Formats: sequence, structure tokens, C-alpha cells
Amino acid sequence: MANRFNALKADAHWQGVWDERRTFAADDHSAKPKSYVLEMFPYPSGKIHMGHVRNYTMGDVLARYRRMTGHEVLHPMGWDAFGMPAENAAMEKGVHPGNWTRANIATMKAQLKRLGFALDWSRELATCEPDYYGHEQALFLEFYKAGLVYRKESAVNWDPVDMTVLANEQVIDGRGWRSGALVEKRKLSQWFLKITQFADELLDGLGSLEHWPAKVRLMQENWIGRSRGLQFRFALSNDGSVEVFTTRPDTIYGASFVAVAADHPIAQALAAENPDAAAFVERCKQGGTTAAELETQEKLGFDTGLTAAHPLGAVDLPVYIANFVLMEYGTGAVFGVPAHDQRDFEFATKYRLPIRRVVADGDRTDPTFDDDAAYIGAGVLVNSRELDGMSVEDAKRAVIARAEEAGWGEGTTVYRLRDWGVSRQRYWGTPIPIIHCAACGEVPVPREQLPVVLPEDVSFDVPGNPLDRHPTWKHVACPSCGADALRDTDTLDTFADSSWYFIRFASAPEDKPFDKAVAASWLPVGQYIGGVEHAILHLLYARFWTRALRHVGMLDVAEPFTGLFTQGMVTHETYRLDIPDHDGPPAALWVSPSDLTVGEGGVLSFETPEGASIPIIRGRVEKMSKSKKNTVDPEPIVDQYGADAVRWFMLSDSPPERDLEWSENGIEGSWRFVQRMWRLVDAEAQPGDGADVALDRKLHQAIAGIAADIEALSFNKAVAKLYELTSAIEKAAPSTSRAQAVDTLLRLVAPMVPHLAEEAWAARGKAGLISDAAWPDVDPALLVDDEVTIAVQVNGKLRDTLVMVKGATKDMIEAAALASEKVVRALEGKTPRKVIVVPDRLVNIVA
RNA sequence: GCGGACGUGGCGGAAUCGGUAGACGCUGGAGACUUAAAAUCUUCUGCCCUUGGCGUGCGGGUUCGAGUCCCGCCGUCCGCACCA
Repeated sequence: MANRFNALKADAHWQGVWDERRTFAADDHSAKPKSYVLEMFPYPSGKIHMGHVRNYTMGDVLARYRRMTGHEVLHPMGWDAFGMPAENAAMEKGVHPGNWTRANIATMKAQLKRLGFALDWSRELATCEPDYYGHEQALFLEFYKAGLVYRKESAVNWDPVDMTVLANEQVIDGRGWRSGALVEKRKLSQWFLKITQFADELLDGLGSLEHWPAKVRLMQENWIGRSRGLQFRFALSNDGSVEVFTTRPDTIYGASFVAVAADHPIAQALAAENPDAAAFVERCKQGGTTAAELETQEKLGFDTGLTAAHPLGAVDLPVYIANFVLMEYGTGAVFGVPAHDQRDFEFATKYRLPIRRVVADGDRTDPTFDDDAAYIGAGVLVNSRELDGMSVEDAKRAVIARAEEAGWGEGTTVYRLRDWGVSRQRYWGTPIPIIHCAACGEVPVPREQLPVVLPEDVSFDVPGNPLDRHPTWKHVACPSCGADALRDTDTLDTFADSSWYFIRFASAPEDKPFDKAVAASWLPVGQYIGGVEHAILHLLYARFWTRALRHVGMLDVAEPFTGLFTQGMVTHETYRLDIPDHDGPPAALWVSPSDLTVGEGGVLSFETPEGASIPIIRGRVEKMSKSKKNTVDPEPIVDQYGADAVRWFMLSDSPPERDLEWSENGIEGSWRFVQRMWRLVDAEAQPGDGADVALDRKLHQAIAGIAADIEALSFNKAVAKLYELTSAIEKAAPSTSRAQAVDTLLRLVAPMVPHLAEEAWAARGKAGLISDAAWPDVDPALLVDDEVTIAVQVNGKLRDTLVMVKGATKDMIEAAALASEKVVRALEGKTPRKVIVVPDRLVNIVA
């Protein structure tokens, strides 16, 4: 046994052994309890980054621990391989998106393998391959058949230079992020998935997800945004009518106007014949949508000249077009109650509309309202005829009941959630398996013609969608009538790909998306780990997709992920060149940590190739990003320190849900600990004999504590306990206990530093792999100490501590405490009035 | 604006039920080994006026006892954003 751990050699050796023996392949037919551990699969952007390393290390510790505790573990890995960066690379470098993506996958797979993750690579998948997306097309058509897919005109962000649709995130200050062109709103026919049909289920289902962070559940709840209220129709003075929705039907007698959105049909109709109205509508559209703009934007209206008849016979209300009413929410029209809604209050103030109090604010019941803000609190109804004296809640119910009885309105539920638009005018995605026929309309691609495969011969030298311009691809015969027809040339949003990959991991037959029974034997995912940036979209879409599959009878699973953990980011200090009068782009000033020179006293500088030295300003600690140039590439770090030191660092110090700051000192410390454990094992070559009960106790307390910490994903606490245990073993004299403790320590650290553990396990002549070893058993008798330290307080202040046998009686403890010299001194001759004794913990003497 | 989380040494953090605040790691100091350095080992490291006093953002409260519970502030971060 060498006295130094050669990580590079050990890493390669044991990774080879695991591969060869298929150690981490999951057996569908195992009799053991099944455990599905999953980390969010990566986008193959080129190289792995520290965020991946942290994410996958956490999942790996849990997966390895679960194996050791007797579970059949499914821990797979794959690639979220469709998406825009591949097309951007194609435009910039002239490479085919497929070649670029597959090369990246090869690189990143090799990098992940070097970290020794316990992954079942036999289940690897890439969403960009027809054997994945073909099945996705089949699922899309199942949803289509079940009426969960429909097509509708919808406004999109259109980049006129790149001739493509942009996601909202890609529009920066109204311009396309690549082209810089002013983005237009354009109406396009788009496919939608009916996620709103599941709004209630998705909202109510959150209640069952007790192992999800409360924050994520709340974010989804707000995103779905369920509101109950009254929807009803106002008769208009032009014999038309307008439908409005309100969550405050109780305030109906306080209404003083009706407002419709600028793109509401009533506004559109008026704009068509009245140039002033048209100008106002146009002005509304130009309004900014950023936070700051909305905050300061004035409430503006245009009087249509129409009036609306109050359904309960109060005065007629003027109808306005208003810039603050959204067409997308509710009915696109509201009634305004200025006294009890802040926006209505501002609007009414500007246009001198009546402001009438209908909810008492404490003892203020006067109909005249002269506060400078709306009153939105609870109270008793006033100035509201038959509603007077009711609470807000009672009045809401009363008005809804009355509306339903009289037939002019009904209680309804409205959601903030909209249906999921999935059409993308892009090449590198799953082709939408629909054919458009002049005679037959939309025709699904017949099952036997799936997959609809992307054409390889595409070019990106001109803007626009290569699928649409391809000379032959879109021309097909209509499956229904045989006439010339056209394929849909849009592809699916890549969030569709990630909405079911965890099911395909569990079961991947060739002839169908998955086998219902096999998939259900693994699902739901017991522990899902990923970044909080997916708290809403990905996690909501995957929940929807799973429920939609249940709806069509393909899978009996309600929730895909019963446990969710959102890990923190990996951060690093930032560095900037100290050039006072720099007039170039500020981004040019950032300097990568690897380009710094450390001078005397830790002073940082940047040496130019010409030999000049520029001082450096240390910036904030921020998420590693290319733009701030504060990334640290994992690969050379693994080369230098080995996989185990990197893994150990990822688990140390910071709680997993918080940010972890990368530091040179930190990785050095981890490397030292790996070597220290190795020396400990090495020195144990000649074991002593005899028992060491104190060490046995520490060991068993560590086994129980570390198990609890890993199960709670509190890796930083488990790491601290392992440091303590290692120190305790180092300090212990040779004994059989000590020799056993070393063997046990190896099993306890095996999930975290598996290469070291295997190497040491083999060196100590143990049979088999430590990866297949069982987690050590705990002897409950050794968990309790026979001696305890008892704190002695006088008036709540610590004065002494006593070491006593565990289980000493209150009288014994009290007597011992009162006998303490330090206590006598602290009492200063006073007589104790009261003595509180908490057995085995503390005594508090009150004087 | 609405919703939520958090605030503990020089730093990351621990304290699971209201019971010895600061485990463990990093940084730093001192020493041992060494011709020397690295590595390693030992030891100290919250603050101060050190038989003691003060300390968990600030101010109150409950309690024998509060980092932990309650009330009111201040600060930081995150999400949503004219959602009727």
C-alpha cells in the first residue's frame, strides 16, 4: 500500500471496474424496494460546469447511500439535446446542429464519467434522436386524440431580421437579442396544450407534495393563480353587451365605470370608425411592459360614449377603454369600484368619476370617500341597499346567488395560467406530427409513419426556419385523401422533451414510449434534484404531462416527483481590471481567475503579453458565468486533485440549498482530507487488540447521525461528522475497535469519495466492491453515553458544568450543583428560591 | 406594490423539542519535525476593561431559561408584477 493516494490512477481503475461489472445498472425485476433518484438532465452546451458537478454529486451520494441501504436504485443520465444554442452554433460556425450537439454530448459524457457517478449509462437517452422524439410525437398525437391539443391564432414576438419567433426572455428592450431588430407582435397559428384543463388538479395536487420546498409550491400556486368570483353581462346603450369578471361582487353598488382592454372587441370596433379611439388603442399598445414602466405608468382611459346598465338597478355606468385592463385575463373587461381598488381609484381620480364607499373602514360609513388611497380591507357593507350590514364574504355569496337566480351572471373561477403554446418556428426540435391538407384540414401523421424525422440537409446561411424552406421535406401526400399536402413545419417547445424523459428512463421499449407497468414500478421519482430556476415552467409542464398521460389512460401516476430539492448555485469572486477612464464596453474589463497573477500580500494583477501589469479590483461573489468570466472549469481541477476531492468539496461547508463559493483553499482542504483518510487506513495495517468502548460509541453515533444527514440531504452536516469521526479514530490507541472503526469509516464515506473507499477497501483485503457493501448497522445500545455533562446555571447564567452518570435523579443533580464552589460563589450567600432540574441536561438555580 | 425567505466570529456554517451559542471546515498565530522548504503533527484563534463582563441585525415582550416563541422596526436576497 502506497502512503499517498494516487487519485488519477484509482479513479480510472475503479471507474473501469464499475463499468465492466455494470455495478450501477438498475434491474427492473429486482425484489428489493425500488428507489428512483434523478437530477435534472443537462443541456449539452459543450462542457460540464461546476453547477453540474454539484448537482450530480448530491444525487450520487443519495443514490449510492440508497444502494447501500438495500434499495434497487434507478439513477440515470441523459441529454436535453434540442434547443437554440445548437442553431446559433450552426449560424455562427457553419456546423450542423446535430453534429455540434452529439460532439458536445460525447465530451460531457466523458467528463461526467471522470467524476465517478453511480449512473446507469445503459439507459442514456438524448432527446434529439428519433428513438426519443418519435415517441414524443406519438404522445402528442395521443393528447390530440383526447382533445388536449388545439390550434389557435396567437400573438408572438417576431424578429423581422432573423425571421423567427422569439421567446419573451429573448426580447431585450423591445429588440431581438441576436439581430437587435425591433420586435413585432405578429399573429400566428400555434399549437396549444390544454394545461388549463388541469389547473385545479395541478393546484390541489401541490397539497400532496410535502417533500417539495414550500417556496416552489407557493410559486406554482401563484403562477396558476386561481381566483373565484362573479362573471356577468352588462347591457350597453347600443344594444350590445359586455361581459366582466370580478372577485369583488360585494362592491357592485360602488361601481362607477366599466373599462375594457385596448384589444377588446368593443375597443376594436370603436377604433375602426373613430380615429381618436384608434389613436388611443395604438398608444396603449406602445406602453412599456417592464416593471419600472408599469409602476409609474399613468392610468389612461378613452370614453366610448356608451353606458352600461347596472344589473341591480343602480345608476348607468360610463364605458371606457383603459390601458390598465388586460385582454388575456378574465374577460378583458372590468367594472371599476374606485373606493375599494387602487387602480380604479387612480383612474376615477383622473377622470373625476364618483368614488363611493360601500365597505365600512372601521366606523367610517359615509358614502363620500376622501382618502388618498383605496380601502381594500375587510369590513361591513354600507350604502349598498339590501347588502348593508353583511360582511364582505357574505355579500360576495349573496350577490353571486342573486345573479344566478335572476340569470344575469354566475359564480366562476378564473386562472392566471394560460394554455401552453408549444409551436416554435425552429429547426432543432421535435417536428410536430401534423399534416395540413386543403381538403381534410389538420390530419395527424399515422402511427406507422412515425417518427417524423428531421431532414439532415439543411442550411442556416439565410434567416428563417430551415424546415419551412427545405425543398422537399414538407411536401407529403395527405394520409386521409392522398392529395398533395404540407407538413407542419414548426417544432415543439423543448420543454415538451423534458416533460417525460424521466418516464422513458424508467422504461424504454422500442415500439412505444414506455411500458405502463414497468414505468409505474419505478415512478414517481422519489428524489428529484435541480436548480430553482425550473421551479415553475419545467416542473409545472412535467406535472401536467404526467396528469395528461393519466387522463388518456397511459400511466397511473398522478405526480411525477414526490421529493424535490432545489440546490444552490456555485459562485466565485469576480475580478475587474482597474482602468479608471476605460471607454470600451464594461464587459471587457472582467478577468478570469486563471489569468490573474498573485503578488506579495495577495495583491492581484493582470500581466499583459507586452509585460505591463494592470491592477485588479476584487468584485462581488456571484454565480459563475461566462459574462463575468468568473467560471472555474471542473476538468483541470479533476486532473489536479482527483474526483473525490472535487466531490468532497461540493458537499462541504455550505448547506446544499444555499450558494457554494468556489475557492482554491477549499479544494486544497478537501484534497488534504482525502490524503488524511488514506494515511489513516494505511497506518491501520497492524491492528491492535482489545475493545475501546468510547470509540465504539463515537462510531455508532456517527453511523446513525450521518445516515440521518444524508437522508435529509444535509451533506454539510454529514461531512462535519465524518471529520470528527476521522479525528477520533486518529487519536485512538490501537485496538480491535479501532480496526473495525476504520472499515466502518470507509463505508460511511463511500457515497462521497467512492474511489478512495474502493481502493482502501481492496487494500484492506475486503471481498467485493464497497459500492456493493451494506451500510453499517447501528447498535442502539452504543448510541447513548453512560456519562453526561450537565450545565449548571445560576439565574440563567452558566457557572459550572458537572459530569454525572446518565439517569441521575433530580435530587442527586441538585445536590451536586449546590455543592459546586463556583455556584456558591455566584450565589453570594443568597438562598436559592427555586431550582429547575432538567435530567441529563442542566440545572438552573434561581436566587 | 404583492408574496416569500433569511440576518450567528475575519469567512462558510453548526446548535433537530425553548436548556452549556460558535461543532466542523477555511483563514490566521505559536510550536515540533527538517540543513532548509513543502508535506505532516501539536496547540491557540467571538469581543472586552479577564476571579469577571458582553455577545446570534435593532427595540420591546413571554419564560427559571430565548439564536430558537410573540410584537414592532431595520437590512439583504428571491419570486410575481396593472391578474380585476
